[in-house]
Amino acid sequence: MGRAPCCDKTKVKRGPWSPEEDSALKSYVQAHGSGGNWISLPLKAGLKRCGKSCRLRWLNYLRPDIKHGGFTEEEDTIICNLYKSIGSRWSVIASQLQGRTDNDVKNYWNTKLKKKYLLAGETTLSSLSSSSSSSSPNLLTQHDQFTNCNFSHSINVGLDEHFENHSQRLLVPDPPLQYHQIMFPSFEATLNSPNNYVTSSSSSSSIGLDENCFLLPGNGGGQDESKSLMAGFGHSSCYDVNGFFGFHERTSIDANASLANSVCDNLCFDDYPSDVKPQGLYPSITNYEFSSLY
DNA sequence: AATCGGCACAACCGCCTTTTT
DNA sequence: AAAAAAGGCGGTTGTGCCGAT
Repeated sequence: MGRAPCCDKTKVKRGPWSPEEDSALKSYVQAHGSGGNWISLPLKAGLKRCGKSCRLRWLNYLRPDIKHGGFTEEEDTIICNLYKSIGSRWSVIASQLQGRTDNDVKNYWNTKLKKKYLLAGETTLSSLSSSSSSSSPNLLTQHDQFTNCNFSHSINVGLDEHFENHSQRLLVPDPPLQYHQIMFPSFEATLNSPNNYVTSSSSSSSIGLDENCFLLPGNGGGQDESKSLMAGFGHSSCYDVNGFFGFHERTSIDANASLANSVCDNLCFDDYPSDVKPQGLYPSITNYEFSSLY
């Protein structure tokens, strides 16, 4: 027996939205918000629609600042490179594009970009990127056995559209490779801008997250350390959306404060005051510097 | 003018995850 | 801790438009 439907399909209207329905939904949400409950919203807004349908209509069409069509070359490149890296995680990809929805990106990919991607081939595609180093294969991905990882001896291979299932980690000989970028699967969170942070800390209140921060359990020394991506780095490691790396509290990183500081000077700290916090991308860090922390 | 096929995109479906009770 | 409810996501489908025949 399957899950019970969220609403009575026989009593709700389906199919294309009329201008009147759009207007009713838009004015209601703008006046009251979703109230954190889309299921009950249609009744309050006087709509004979399923709550999920309302949510989708708002998010994909009625929400302010949404762009439709007219994808730029730059957006094409971002989509292609992210697809290459993380596969069909449309919401993640869309979060990297201002004003784009996952549905839009998905449709655009399926109808246009896929062909372009297939025609161009991987070699051409990576050369399309304005920052081709960021799509280099030297990326680290999550792995069940990550807890005992020594960064200086690990490299990810097999990064493809199914990378989460197929990625492997191999041992490579010293000297450690220099990574241009270390990419973590911090894409689990909903991210709205390049300046957002994802933190693994166990409590958002305890580390003073602001509206640009998102909790990401299980990828750090915080919750569920057995599945931790960064176990051993203390309880407040955090990542930004582009995979660059920072820590929340430098004192928790390592007992060797001077070593930690030498590394952390190149990083962004979540507990920096907002007027000090760097904007945009943060400097690359090297594999060696990570391994030095152990 | 009518038909057909391809395309674009909105909307739905069902499953998984997260949150609430 | 468990169950239920709600949210979120990706795959798929339905429909209208448009150009070719």
